[in-house]
Amino acid sequence: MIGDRVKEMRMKKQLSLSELEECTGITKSYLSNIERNISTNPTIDIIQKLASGFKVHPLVLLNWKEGKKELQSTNDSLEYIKYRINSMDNEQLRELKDYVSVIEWKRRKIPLCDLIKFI
Amino acid sequence: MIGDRVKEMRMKKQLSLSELEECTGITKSYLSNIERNISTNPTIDIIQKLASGFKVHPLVLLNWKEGKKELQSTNDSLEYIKYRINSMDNEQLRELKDYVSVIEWKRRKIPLCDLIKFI
DNA sequence: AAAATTCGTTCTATATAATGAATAATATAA
DNA sequence: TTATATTATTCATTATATAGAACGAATTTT
Repeated sequence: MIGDRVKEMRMKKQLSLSELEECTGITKSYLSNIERNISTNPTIDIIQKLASGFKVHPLVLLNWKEGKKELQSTNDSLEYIKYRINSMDNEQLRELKDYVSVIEWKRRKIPLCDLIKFI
Repeated sequence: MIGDRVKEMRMKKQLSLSELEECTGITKSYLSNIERNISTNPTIDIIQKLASGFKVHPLVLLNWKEGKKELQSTNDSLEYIKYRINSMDNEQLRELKDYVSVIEWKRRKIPLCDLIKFI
């Protein structure tokens, strides 16, 4: 439950609801509802504000890492990559890192209309 | 904008709004509003349903980049790779997996016969 | 001691997320 | 052509996320 994680992180940072309101821009009344699991389905905008206030990656709040395994159970690419990179030296890692960038760049650079043609 | 990514992914999979409605459980009218950027702030529940329907990690839809700068400043390739692969879809992971195999094959850490099995 | 802050909660109000049905638009088939 | 699906949009409605107070209970200050 996301409310439990929000409360735990706020406690660790020793913040009051008012202080968290100030650094996230979320009203303390709503923060209170989230922490008590009265509101359990916040929007992505709220998640971003929380992550920004706590200075953490949004995934820390969402705890979606487990779901990923199930979602990608159809292929073993991710597990294979994770397993193999642990035995790579720095030179190999640097080469792979560059290729990661290339893969993501390709995804952004190709216009939608051109993409559809080749699929 | 999240609507653009939803539409792009739906087009790539050649799905109609009705088909996407069926595999996500989200009504097509709302899907239409999302794709046209009329609704731009869905809840995390909707994000999870979309990710489940598309069979990708939710981060692919959200395109959140927080923490990127710190990862680059440390210049740690391994952390950078681990971070980036979490936001890749299956198609990208398969491509990256192949490149991992190639990198390792260059060093002969993987026998060619084993490499072929993975590609 | 009271008075003033600060705490978290509980109300009410509003914006909008999300649904369901009807509609228009476009394709497919008879 | 006419009819029948299937497309995506629009409209009306419900549900709920979120805001903006006000509230009593603890603290802190004077």
